[in-house]
Amino acid sequence: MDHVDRLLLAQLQRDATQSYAVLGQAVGLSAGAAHERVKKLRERGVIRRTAAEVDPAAVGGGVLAFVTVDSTSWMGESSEAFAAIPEVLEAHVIAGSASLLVKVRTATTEQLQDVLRRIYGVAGVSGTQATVVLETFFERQVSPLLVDGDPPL
Amino acid sequence: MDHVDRLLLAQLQRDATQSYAVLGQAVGLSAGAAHERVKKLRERGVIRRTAAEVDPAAVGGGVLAFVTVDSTSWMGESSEAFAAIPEVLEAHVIAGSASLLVKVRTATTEQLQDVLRRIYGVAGVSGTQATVVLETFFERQVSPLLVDGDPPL
DNA sequence: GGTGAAAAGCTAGCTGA
DNA sequence: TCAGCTAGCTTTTCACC
Repeated sequence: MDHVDRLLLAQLQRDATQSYAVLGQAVGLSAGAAHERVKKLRERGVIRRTAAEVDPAAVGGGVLAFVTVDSTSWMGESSEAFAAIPEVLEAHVIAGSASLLVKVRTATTEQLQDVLRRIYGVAGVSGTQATVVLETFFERQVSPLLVDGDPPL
Repeated sequence: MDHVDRLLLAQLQRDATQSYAVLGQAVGLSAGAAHERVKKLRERGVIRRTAAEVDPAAVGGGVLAFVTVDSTSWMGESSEAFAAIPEVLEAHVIAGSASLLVKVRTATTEQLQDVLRRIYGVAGVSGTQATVVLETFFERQVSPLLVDGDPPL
C-alpha cells in the first residue's frame, strides 16, 4: 500500500459516493486505475465495507454511555453474549482493574438502566460502572494519512 | 420516518454499494421509490454520509486506548484542541469525576505515549488515565430497527 | 407517496503499452 | 500498473397514477 492508496482511502472515508472519475482526478489517476486500486483495497480487506452513517439521535440512540464491566471469570469468550444486546455498539477487553469496556446507545436513561440489567445477566459479570456522555465533540475514523507523515485531509 | 425507512437504513448500514433496484426489492419498493426515500433521508441528515470503513490495523492504528482526561477548568469549549490531534478518534464530555473521555488509535504504544503528551498540552488538562484495549470483540453502528421493536437484522 | 420508462452517466472488464 | 475503449448497468428525472 503506497501513498496513492492512502489518499484514496482518505477520500472514500469522507465520501464513498464519488464516481471513480472524480476520485481518480483527486489522486492523479484515471477512472479505470482508481477503480482497480479500490477494488484491490476491498479484496485485501483494507476497506471492510462501505456503509451509510446514520445519525444515532434520529433512530433512538440519543443517550450514549460507556460502561466498564467487572467479572469473576475470564471474559475472553463472551463476545456473543454482548453482541446479543443490540444497544451495545462496542465491546473491548481491556488491561486494568475492570475486564471489559462497552459502549452503549439507548433512547432514554430508563432504557440504559435496562441494558445494564441485561449486562448483569451475562455469565461471569459481577459489576458494572456506567459513565453517561453529556456531549460528544466528534466521532471519526482513523486517518490513513498519518502513516507517511502527510497532513490529515 | 416509518418502518420502511428504518429497513432502508439497516440495509445501507450493512452495504451502501447495493443498487436501488436491489435495495427496493429488499424492502418491497420500486427502485425509484427507494431512491426517493434514501435521498430524503440524506437531506434530513438521518444519513450523515456514506463512507468506506477502513481496517485500523492496516493504516497504523493497531493500538487502541481509551483515555479519561482530568481538568482544572471547564472543558466544554476545547473541541478543536482535541480535534487537532489526529490520533484522537472520539472525544466526549462525561458526567463523573473525569471531564472527558477520548478514544485513541496509534500504531505503537510509543506513539500512544506521545499522544498522551499532546493531550497534556491542551489548556486546562491536569491529568490523564489511559486504558489499553487488549482485544476488540466488535464495533458496530446503532440499529435503526430497535425503535419499533423489530428484531435486529 | 408510488410506478415505470428514458436519457445521461457510471462501472467493470479488456486490450495495448 | 496505467490509460483508453466499450458494453452493460445504474442513477436520476419525468409524466402519470
